[in-house]
Amino acid sequence: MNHPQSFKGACIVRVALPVPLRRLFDYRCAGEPPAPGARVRVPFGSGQRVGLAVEVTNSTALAPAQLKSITAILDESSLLDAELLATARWAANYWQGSLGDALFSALPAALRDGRSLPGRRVDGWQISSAGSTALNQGRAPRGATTALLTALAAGSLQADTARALPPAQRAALNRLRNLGWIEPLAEASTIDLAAHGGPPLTRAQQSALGMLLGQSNHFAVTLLEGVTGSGKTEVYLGRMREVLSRNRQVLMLVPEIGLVAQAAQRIQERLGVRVDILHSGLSDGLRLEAWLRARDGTARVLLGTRSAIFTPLPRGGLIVIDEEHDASYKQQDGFRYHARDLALKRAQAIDIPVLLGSATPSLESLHNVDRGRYAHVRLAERANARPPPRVELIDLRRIPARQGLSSPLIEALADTFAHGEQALVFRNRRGYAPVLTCAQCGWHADCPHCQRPLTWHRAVGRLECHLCARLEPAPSACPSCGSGALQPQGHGTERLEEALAERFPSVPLLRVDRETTRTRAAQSTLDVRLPNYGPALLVGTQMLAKGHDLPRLTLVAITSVDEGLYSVDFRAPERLAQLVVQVAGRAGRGERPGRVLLQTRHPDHPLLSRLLAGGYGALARELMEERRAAQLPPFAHHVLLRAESIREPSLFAFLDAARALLPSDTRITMAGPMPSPLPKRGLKWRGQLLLAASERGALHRMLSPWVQALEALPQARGVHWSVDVDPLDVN
DNA sequence: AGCACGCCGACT
DNA sequence: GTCGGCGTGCTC
Repeated sequence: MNHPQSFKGACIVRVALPVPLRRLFDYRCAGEPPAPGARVRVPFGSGQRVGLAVEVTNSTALAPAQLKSITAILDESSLLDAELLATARWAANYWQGSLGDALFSALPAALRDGRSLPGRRVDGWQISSAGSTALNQGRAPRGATTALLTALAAGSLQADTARALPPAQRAALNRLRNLGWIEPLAEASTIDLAAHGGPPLTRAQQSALGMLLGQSNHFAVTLLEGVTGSGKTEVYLGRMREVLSRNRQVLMLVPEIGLVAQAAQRIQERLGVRVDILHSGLSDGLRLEAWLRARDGTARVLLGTRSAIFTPLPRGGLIVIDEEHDASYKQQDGFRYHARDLALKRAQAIDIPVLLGSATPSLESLHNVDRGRYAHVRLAERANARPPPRVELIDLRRIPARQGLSSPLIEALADTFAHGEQALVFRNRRGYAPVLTCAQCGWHADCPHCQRPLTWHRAVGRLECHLCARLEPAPSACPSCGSGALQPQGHGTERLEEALAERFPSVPLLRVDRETTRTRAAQSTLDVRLPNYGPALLVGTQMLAKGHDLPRLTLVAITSVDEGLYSVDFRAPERLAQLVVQVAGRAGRGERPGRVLLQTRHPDHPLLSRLLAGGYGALARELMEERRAAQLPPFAHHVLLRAESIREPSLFAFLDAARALLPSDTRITMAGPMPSPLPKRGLKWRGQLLLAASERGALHRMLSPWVQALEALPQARGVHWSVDVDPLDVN
């Protein structure tokens, strides 16, 4: 029993801490060492922190005097299973984050501060498949254990019965639990997988579902490309029903919190199964509950946003990523992981299928289809057999707009309301006006730090910088010449709301943007009241583009698409096309056909003409060829080093030093150091260095050593920097 | 990321 | 005379 290497006092525990430092911290451990994956409390800096034990060894590079001892071991066994531990390690390495950040992303907030793991109240016990196998093969030990296992094979054991068992049998139950031969009782009583209403599947849906059900249950990726309104959700539900019937768990991600409730309700109603929800808007207690239910296999369907990709799936059967193209799956600060890409890795590790759904798939996913890595299943028609919404351009060069609204647009709105229908006016700019100028002297309100125009928020009487969030009172007269001739230029949602309310005083109007949705009221009005309401007008930003199902909405107007047409970002055309198609897809989801109006000063722009002529699919093909020709993602892989500093020279000294540290490798090309597209934000100057390679391996092999070296760079003091692997934007 | 230490402005 | 501003340096 006594292994010579396990004598007391010799062990060193390597601990991952939730700090953005890409290294582990070694601690001495006097007694029994913690299990890898267990939490430990350790002295760190001036205080105590909770970390995760990663490894127990007997050597360290540190001098004995530098070592401190673990204060306490907080868990008897690992909080995370082997799959999640390995996945977190992979993720930290791939996205160049700290292992501590990655591992702590996989823990619910309630467990990050050292509170004890609550014992899960289990309804009862049932035999597991491993237990059945053991029993059939006669591998179970003689005596009470086998007797109990045999009894469990015949029928499950309720928790209150288990508690009343004599001690010998309770010990047998514990042995069986530790062997994994029994598992918590699935909530079979609450599951009713028979179809619950719902529309009959269209032929396209049937055939898509048939293809999915025909796949093996092993790792495979399928891109489900369905035009908006084609009923992708029905296909998800059909696929999920089959997985649930095999007593496996489903994890489904949606891009944002606002879409969770609708999805949960639909799954619950249609599959008759409880849906456990995980997102950052929930209380720590509720998230912990869902996480625990996922971890012990009780939860059947897990639904959440980006962070839910770290949910344990001991009985995982399927991962669904809805709206897979959506940029919110990429974390934009701190640990910059991509939930869709991590989903693929997890599914591979668990060996289960992944379903990626979108009306406007990312070029990355389409490229994987082209390379034969993903299966491609299409839903080309709307489920209600209605024609797709008619898209028309309004040429603002010929047809003048008043208050940002052309007369054909106003007429279309009036016509919509006259039919008792609803309309959506989309504008991707909040506030009253994006620019405020003086008609006398030409002065314009700029952010003194960012050197960009301030947005006028008229109702609150303030100027706001949308880059650095700086606020200042709006002047009533020109600060330069004193004249009262200040004029707003351009139109934000606030100004459109004003103009539309004036033009249509009797139509209920709801503005939806970050300002108005600070209260939850607007969101719930949108999802709960509006669907069954009469004529109504929605005015808003991006927030309106996603998901909402408003059957009485028949007109969508985008007041200008022009900003997206001439952006320096190579992904801007893809994003603009996705946005237009998604917003347009809000129209005509009910009985009446939809209509979409786009105002533009560039009606002949090739992006618009291609999109109108061939739809998203055809445009995506052309964008793909442009990316191939220019050797841009998905035909190349990017890593972006971003840096900012109050002192501009320090910034470029750092970036130059970072560039000099790169090994010379002809397969890697570099752009920069250069100023960021927005070179100043607040008090800080921003710059970047872009690395590109056509072969991912070449780039990733040098990445870890390079980032390690950056951490030690003397030029890094006074500079904030971050590494973004597969960046989604170059700002 | 925290958090302490460390030197320069407006308060009892 | 102090309270406190955030610059920079470190965390096993």
